Amino acid sequence: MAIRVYNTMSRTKEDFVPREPGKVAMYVCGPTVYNHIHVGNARTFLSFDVIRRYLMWRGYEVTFVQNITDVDDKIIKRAQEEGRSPAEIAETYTLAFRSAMDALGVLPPTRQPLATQTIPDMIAMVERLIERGHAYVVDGDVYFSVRSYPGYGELSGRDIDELEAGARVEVDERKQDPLDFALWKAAKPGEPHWPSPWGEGRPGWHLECSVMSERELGVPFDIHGGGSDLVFPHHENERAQSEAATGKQFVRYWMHGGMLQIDSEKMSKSLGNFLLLKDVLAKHPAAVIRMLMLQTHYRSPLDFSDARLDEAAAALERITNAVRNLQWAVETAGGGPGASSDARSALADAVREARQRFEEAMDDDFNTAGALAAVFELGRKCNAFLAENASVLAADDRAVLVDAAAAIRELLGVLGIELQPAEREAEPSADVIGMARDLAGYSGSDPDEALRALLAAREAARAERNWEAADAVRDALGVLGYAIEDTPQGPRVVRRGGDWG
RNA sequence: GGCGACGUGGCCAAGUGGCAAGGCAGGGGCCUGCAAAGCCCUUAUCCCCGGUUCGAAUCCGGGCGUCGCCUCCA
Repeated sequence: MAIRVYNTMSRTKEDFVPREPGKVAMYVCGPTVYNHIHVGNARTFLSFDVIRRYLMWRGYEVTFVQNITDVDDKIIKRAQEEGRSPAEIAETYTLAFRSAMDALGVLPPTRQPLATQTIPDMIAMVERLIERGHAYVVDGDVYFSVRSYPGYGELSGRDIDELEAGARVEVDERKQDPLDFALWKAAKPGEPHWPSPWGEGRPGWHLECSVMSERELGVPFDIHGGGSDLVFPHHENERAQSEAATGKQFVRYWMHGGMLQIDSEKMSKSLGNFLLLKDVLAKHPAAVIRMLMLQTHYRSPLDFSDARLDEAAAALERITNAVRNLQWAVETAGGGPGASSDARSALADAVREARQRFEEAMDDDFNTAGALAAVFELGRKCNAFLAENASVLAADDRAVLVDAAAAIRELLGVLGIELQPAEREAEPSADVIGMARDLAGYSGSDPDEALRALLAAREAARAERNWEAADAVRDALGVLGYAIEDTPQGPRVVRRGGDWG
């Protein structure tokens, strides 16, 4: 079965056929580095990270290019406000962007070109456009002539004449048409500038993506992504420039993500209702943020709130508990008569079904919500199997349990949701030594031993039905962030509210 | 004003013609010394009104509502 992709251009889902079998060339518009990115920006980057990961998982070799816009009006403005150079501002927020992406678990791009390092190619494209009659020079500025490109408006579904009728753009008498946009801007005093055939200046915003994507990937490349607010005018303009300059198709599949909202309104800098990604990451694990965002389809609007974050955390805990329960069963299996062969094969079937449902959902325009449902369903079936069979497991029941846990981890991994390895769950801290002295008469200095001593003391108390003493141990460990769970195979210790993800 | 998207249980959310996934929250039961984890059960006239069809959440028309783009914006 083919992967289906919703193409903004055709407004339908299409079979995904890359230009070269087995390889995918994709480009996602990166940030303008004048500030920290907010959670809305992050959602788009997260969506395309998952699309990329899924394509890789399906066996494609993916070349993923994302630009950094490091020259722009807003950077210049910010620099003037802070009394720093535009280059310093750009560098500061480029580094901040990379580290925030890394913290969110977004894979680094295959290549990440900077606008300022692509200036000669941009000048070359402007020259090409002038030669072909698609651009004109006015006082050191160069404008693209939208009327010269017949396909203008096709991507965003707009009609030039209607656009002009409703246009709120300030009329610039120097433009031949109000919709014409700047390819190259003459530098004002104090602004960054580069030499060009039209005088000192800097590139327009739309130009850089056209140039960097073509240089890194060639045209047409397979997927061009961004937020839905980039469809017009940014991507419309990119397409017009590139196709006018090359005479070739620019992009095979245009993909756009839905907006993140707060109280049903788009999160944006201008409304002031934004949360910085770094601030949210300081309070919530990346896995929780990813879980929240991936429970909604990438093209739908998504309301962001603390309540939603808490729900996502609970959902993630449910699935991590399922994996933990499986691992505990694997560790303690043995000695019993074993699960029935029916039960065992039913679980094996559940694993197979989950993989299949996951893939079907993701093949259908990257339906992460459906894919997650398949994982949750598998988690529930695993727990049900354990509820039924945990006390009778034999050593040869382990394989299917290991398979199930591996499947859950693998599938979540495709979504970039990493579960912490179980071994690291309950590394005891030095605090337990003192506690073991007080409550279990422990006299050594090894945290692991101390923890075992505490558990033994509690078990002894329980055997004597001395609930007060037993609960004292449990409560004391609870204060340190450990929870004791009694199972048919004995007590186990898990970390609560730890640093999952 | 123009263009577009969306409206599914208390909340969130999949699902584009054939008995309505999943998560969160609530209720009941089971397991447990008590817990925790978990299992089972439990809640839907799919915004409204028409139409097409043997059959519609799904297709068509109208209405109401929400959001986005049309200006920098992920």
